[in-house]
This record gives sequence, C-alpha cells and structure tokens, in this order.
Amino acid sequence: MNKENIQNYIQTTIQMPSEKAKILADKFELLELPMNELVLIENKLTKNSYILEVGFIRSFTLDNEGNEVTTNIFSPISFINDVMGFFKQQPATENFQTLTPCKLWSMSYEEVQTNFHSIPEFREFGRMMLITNYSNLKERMLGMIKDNAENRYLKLMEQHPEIFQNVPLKIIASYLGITDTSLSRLRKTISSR
Amino acid sequence: MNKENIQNYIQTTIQMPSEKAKILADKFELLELPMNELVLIENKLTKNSYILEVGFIRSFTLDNEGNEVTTNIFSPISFINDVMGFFKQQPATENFQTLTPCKLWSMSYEEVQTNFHSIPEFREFGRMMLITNYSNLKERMLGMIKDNAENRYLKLMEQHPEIFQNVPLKIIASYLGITDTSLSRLRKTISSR
DNA sequence: GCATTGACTTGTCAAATGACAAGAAAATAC
DNA sequence: GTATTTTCTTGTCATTTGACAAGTCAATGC
Repeated sequence: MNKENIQNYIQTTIQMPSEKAKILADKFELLELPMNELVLIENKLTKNSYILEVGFIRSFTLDNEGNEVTTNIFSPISFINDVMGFFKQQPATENFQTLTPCKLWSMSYEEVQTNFHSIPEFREFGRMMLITNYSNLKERMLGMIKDNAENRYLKLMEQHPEIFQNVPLKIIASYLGITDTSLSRLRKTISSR
Repeated sequence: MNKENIQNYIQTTIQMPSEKAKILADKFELLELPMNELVLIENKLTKNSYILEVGFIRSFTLDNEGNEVTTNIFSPISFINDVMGFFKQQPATENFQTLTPCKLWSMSYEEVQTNFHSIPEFREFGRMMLITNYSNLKERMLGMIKDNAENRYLKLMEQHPEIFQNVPLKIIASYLGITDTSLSRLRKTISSR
C-alpha cells in the first residue's frame, strides 16, 4: 500500500523527520468509496478523520427551506472532517459526500486520541488542521462578504480549476451562493467579453 | 482595581481553582477607551489580546466597493482579538472599533507567550478561546447560509437584545448583511403583525 | 440503435433588494 | 434653550436574483 502522498502531506504540514511522518502515515487505513457516498452525516457523531488522496468531496447542509447548500468543496490532498464536531466529540453540523469515486485514508477517534498523547508531532499536526480549517473558514466568510458572485467565481476558477473539471456546475453554484441558473448566466456574460 | 468579573470569566471558561484564576486575571492591564476608537487595525500586527468588560465593540472590514462591512459585534464579557492573526503573529484581517466607551483588559503578545509556557491553565484558556471563536464563526457562517435576513434579525434580537440598546441600527444592518434601509423595512413589517 | 436520465442553458416573469433622496426623529454640541 | 449632526424611516425607481418552465446536450443503460 503506497502511502507516500500521505506521508508527504503530513510532512509539508508540520516539519518532522521523514521516519516520523512515515510512522504517522502508516496509522491511516485505506477507504475507497464510490460516487455520491456520505462520509459524514449531520447530527451524527463523527467517528473518523480522513485524508482525501484521490477524488472530490463536498460538505453541505440544508437551509430553512430544505434546499441543499454546499458549504465546501475539497480537492486532494485535503483533511476531511467536521473539525469542531470531531475535537469536541459532538454531532457533525454538516454532511460530507463524495462527488466522484474517492480514495481516503481514515483514522478513528480513539486512534487519534492515543496518537495525540503518545506522539507530539501528531498533536501538532492536529492543531495545524484546526488552524488551517479556521483560516479557510474565515477567508471564505470574508470572501462571501467582500466579493460579489462573479469575483467569487473567478477566484475559484483561478485557485481551483480542477474543481471545474470534476464537479457539476450546480454544486459549484451552490458553493458560490447562487443558483445554477445565475451561474450559467454569469459564465455566459464572462465568456462574451 | 476590581478584576472579579475577569476572574469569573476565566473560571467559567476553564475549570480551575479560584486562586489560579485570580493569578491569571491579575496579569491583565486595564485599558479604558472612548467611543469610536480603533482597537485593532487591519493589516497591522496584533500586539495585544483583550477582554471586554464594559461596552460594545465591532469588527469590520471593507468590501471591494470600499463599503464598511461589520463582521461581528461583541458585548461583554468577550474575548477580543483577531485570533488567527494573534496566534500566527500575522497582520489582522479586520478592524476592531469601540462602539461605546469601553473598559478593556489587555495582555501583550509577549506576556501571552510567557504565560502559555509557564501556566498550563492559561494555555488551556487560550485553546478554548480559539475553539469558541471557531465555533462562533462557523455558526455565523451557517446562519448566513440557512437563514434569511428576517430570521437572522430575530435570532440576534433573541440572543443579544442588549446590542439593540447600544449599537446603531446601521451597524446591526451591516452585520446582518443588509442595508440600513432594508433593516428599517424589516422592522416595520415585523412590528406590524 | 433508442430511451432515459441528469446537467446545463435560456426565456419569461415575479419578488427581493439596493441606490438614492427627502424628511422625521433623536442625539449631541454649543 | 437652539443649532447641528447623525440616525432612522419612507418613497420611488432600477437592478439583481430567483422561481419556474422549456428545451438542448451529453452520458448512461438497455
């Protein structure tokens, strides 16, 4: 089982000897999922943490009218978790769903706890995941406030072009905070100039 | 100098002996500010952390059209900081401004670092501030997605009625993501039924 | 191949919201 | 007290956006 990518991911997140990173990487278990599978479910306890090596995953929740709203789209390599729920061992506040067949690496809550205690580098890795997640959330929040839909679209296009090759536009629209109809019009306007 | 409130705040955040909480509280320095004063400034390094004991503070940033957008409104007792900037010692991503005369308790970055190392309870307190902040941000994000302006208004009214007694409606409107005009109409609609 | 399904685009219309301006009300300064 | 400034409300109008429906296109299943 080739865990080189995971090892690299861990190592680029937190500086550590590559043997240490290898030991950590070895603690994750392979999980392959088909398309449209739920990885985490809202209101259910989060039992595992995941690293996404291949494929695309989105998180979503329902608004008060019952419409699905995509809150995030993850491309490889990403740490996948309802961070808050996991760290506090509370139910997840969102659903996570595969958008393509996915190759994930999984670690159970108990395993995480054990490794937190015994491996300082892992603790540091976990802390960094929390901080990164917070950072991303804040940036997204500010983006939603500061930019209009067109700018959000252009930014996503620039920062994550791979998403447009792999994720349906209606999901992307929902992530951008607009309807698929509006996104379609937006794309038309942009391409016509 | 009466630091009872601060001591209580620390103690309700993290369980600890009251002597410990007293020691921590004693490390904060009093700072009294008039209305409309900037506490933290966007793109400047965050030198201090604050606890707000009396008064109201907002955080805001500018959107791409140059309009001020209020991202948060803090009532006492709150921990006031650009958490991410402070922990990473990067420039703040938002401005923080007093909306009324304020009584704050301040601790410098160096002091925080020292206490982090020497006092485990303080480290724990800091970690809890990060988590609380993250939680709030996420809840706000989901609220912005799930609720319409009216529901956001009603929620704020319910959870923080004191804000309506102390903060101009135009600031509240901006926080709710609508114009002051729309908020005014919203209030009219609500009160007329 | 054809049928079916889902994704995407486009048109029409309605509703929500913002921009702007004017005026009322409240707070503050003098 | 009055004057001045700021906040808040309200009206009008334009723009944006969504809801809904119809139709195109592409992928998949049989």
